[in-house]
Amino acid sequence: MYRYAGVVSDSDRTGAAPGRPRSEAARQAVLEAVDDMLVEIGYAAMTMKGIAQRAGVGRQTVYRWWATKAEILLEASSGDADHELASPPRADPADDLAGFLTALATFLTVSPAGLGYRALLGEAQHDPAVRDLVRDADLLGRAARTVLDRVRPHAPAMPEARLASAQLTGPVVALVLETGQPLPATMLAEHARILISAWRNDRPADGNGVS
Amino acid sequence: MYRYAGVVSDSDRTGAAPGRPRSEAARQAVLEAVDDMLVEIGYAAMTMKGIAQRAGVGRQTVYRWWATKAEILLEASSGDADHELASPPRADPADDLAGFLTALATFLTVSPAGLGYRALLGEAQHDPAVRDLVRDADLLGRAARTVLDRVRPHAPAMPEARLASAQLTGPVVALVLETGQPLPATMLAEHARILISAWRNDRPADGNGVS
DNA sequence: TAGATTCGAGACACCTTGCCTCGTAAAGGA
DNA sequence: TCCTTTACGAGGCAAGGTGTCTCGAATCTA
Repeated sequence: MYRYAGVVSDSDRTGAAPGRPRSEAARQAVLEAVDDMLVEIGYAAMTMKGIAQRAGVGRQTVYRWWATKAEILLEASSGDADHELASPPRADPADDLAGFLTALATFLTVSPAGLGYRALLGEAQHDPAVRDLVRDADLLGRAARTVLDRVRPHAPAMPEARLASAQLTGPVVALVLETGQPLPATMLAEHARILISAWRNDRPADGNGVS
Repeated sequence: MYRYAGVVSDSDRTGAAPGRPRSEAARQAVLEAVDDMLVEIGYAAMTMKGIAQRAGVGRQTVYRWWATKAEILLEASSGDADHELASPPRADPADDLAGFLTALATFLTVSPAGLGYRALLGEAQHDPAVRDLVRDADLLGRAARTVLDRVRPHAPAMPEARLASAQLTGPVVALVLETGQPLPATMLAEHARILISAWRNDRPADGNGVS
């Protein structure tokens, strides 16, 4: 069962495959077909059969390189994700976070790669293998960490990366998954402002608060 | 472990249905079968055919009352959700939030109803109809709002309910969806503490922060 | 009791899946 | 250059799910 891993770099391919692919054209055609079909007909209506037809490729060729729809989708999405989730640095930390959140919200609601990621995350709830795939790829986490590293100097109370990343992206991701709708820019900005306000001030929780 | 909670109220059914259900037994059998099968074989392996067999019911009977697997799942899960997500009030606001977050994490990773909700949220990424179903049910949002209302008096800077709810539950939901693993209690507690710290202090964002 | 409607059961056509086999075309090695 | 190797497109195949339809029987309502 030799096939490309998708997430793996090009150089990794040289190793195990008994026969190298004769043409990258077939692989590319499949990846492009998946990208297009995801937007046009949606994940549910997308079948291995349909993908092969749309790509002008034999069914067996698809099965040769990918075991499931999810694997194709991950390979088709992961490349674009890094690029689309990169937000330019801003001087003000809250603006920096807000910029990233805007890119994230656009990614999740507009971009084909983002639609692919959502479909993948959906499939991960049904199939443990896909869940591992998504967790290991960690598309959102890696992108978030880039921004968080920029902001950290201005936010002494920022928690460990895993929690900080979840606090930053979680609300946006969850809201989009639950509603499917884009989020208002003001809400994103306020979320960023509140997070920064919490991460700046390192006063530990005191026990009171009861009236 | 049977329940009758449907999102659809009893009275709703009177409208369109040409005849009321003769026995609730058939409906109950289906709901219980779905609950069991979700844990035993998972959502993906669950078929309408299998549900009917497991429930000892004709296939048409299933299709008569629910159009899709998702509808059955929502009805089977939503009843338990309210109960399982209810956390007892605590004197300290941070503890109150942490208690809710613990219940939420347990719900999402252990409870059959929580597994159902995750499967539903997954399906929502593939099927717009399910997305609307999940959004309208708003299981997590309603539960969160109960806690947030208790905490609000101690948190003058808490944002509007929608954002506050997302900030509270989003990180937990997203993390569970992406990894499938339970979250450490310390992380939940720290998340609660950080949120409270931000919501307590209503200092508006100042423009500085640049070194 | 009489009519209406749901019930379990199963047949049906249609579709997708994953594997298999063709004959063909294009790589790489000698 | 020739020849071996391997992927390639195409399509057949069994298995299984879907959603609709039809039956006779059970059961509720009037």
